Amino acid sequence: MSLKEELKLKKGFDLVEHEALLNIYYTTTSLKKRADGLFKTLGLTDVQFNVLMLLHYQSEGLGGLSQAQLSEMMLVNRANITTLIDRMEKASLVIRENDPADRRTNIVKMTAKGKKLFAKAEPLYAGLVGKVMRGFKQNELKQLIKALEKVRGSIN
Amino acid sequence: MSLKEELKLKKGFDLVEHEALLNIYYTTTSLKKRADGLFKTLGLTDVQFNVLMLLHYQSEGLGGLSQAQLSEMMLVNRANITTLIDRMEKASLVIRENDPADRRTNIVKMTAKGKKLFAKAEPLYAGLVGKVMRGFKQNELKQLIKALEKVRGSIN
DNA sequence: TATATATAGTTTGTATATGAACAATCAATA
DNA sequence: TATTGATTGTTCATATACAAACTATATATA
Repeated sequence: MSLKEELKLKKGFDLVEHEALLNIYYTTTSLKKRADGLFKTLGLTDVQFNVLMLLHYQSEGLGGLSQAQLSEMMLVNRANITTLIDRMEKASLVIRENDPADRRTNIVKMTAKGKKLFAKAEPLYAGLVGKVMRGFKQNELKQLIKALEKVRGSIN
Repeated sequence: MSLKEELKLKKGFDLVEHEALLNIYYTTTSLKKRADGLFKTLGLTDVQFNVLMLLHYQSEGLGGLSQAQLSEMMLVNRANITTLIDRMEKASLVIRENDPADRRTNIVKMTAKGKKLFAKAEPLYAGLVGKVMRGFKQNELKQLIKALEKVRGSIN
């Protein structure tokens, strides 16, 4: 029995609204756990995969991304990026290079090992995305996206 | 620029499907941060609020929930509940009591302080739920729930 | 009853995440 | 140019989360 199934709210707020919120939360939790499980055989976490994906698809000009850019793209605190990149650098998946244009900035780049690992991990992720989204028609997906964006737009 | 806006995938998987997944993830992240911010003035985290909510609405018979029940309801690891309840017990929000029927089990109950805090926190959460869901009609909400359940159902 | 198996909670090690305080550097402006 | 303010990354303290290994019980079954 999940929280959603268990929670019989008696007052305070609308049950269906609350259920919708819980569903968003639980879907994310489940997706993250599944992704984490898939990458585990590669010694990679889902968060680290996200970093590699961003470096792979978003590197421009300098061939990498600054920690500030990663922080912004991943919606996480700068301090978190420091320790995340520390671990990935220790595992030789990425390196920090100096930005010649700004001495405050680190440019994070994939190593050959990181690239190789990403090439193995990406099909696993693609498989998950395909499997999960298979049941949706294109317009249903767009509707889902729109609904979630609407939720996000009214949070603050 | 968010990951969603930035990521221009060139191959490997369908962009709209990927975007839908990212939206689920980012919506949860944003909701959690907002809830956390709301509860901060009360010295409460969103996870701790969830515990109090479950204890308030789900306590039956013994007047509390076992750590195993909390673990199952919150979809988190048992080990996580140990440290979570440690902190909440230290803050005098809950107490652990022995289950007379099973000596392995702890029954977690709210203290008077925990109940008082929950009474203050619940309206904040209700306000967030209402605000976020205001823009949806009842059938739209049900559609959103259904779509997310469908996603969850096809993860494994 | 004796043994095997399952369950409840804890501990340990590791990963992720935040906010606050800080040093170095950059940018704006007076 | 000198000062002020903003940005980048790090460190620290704290919270959340998992898996694996462990102890103490409970339950099933031989």
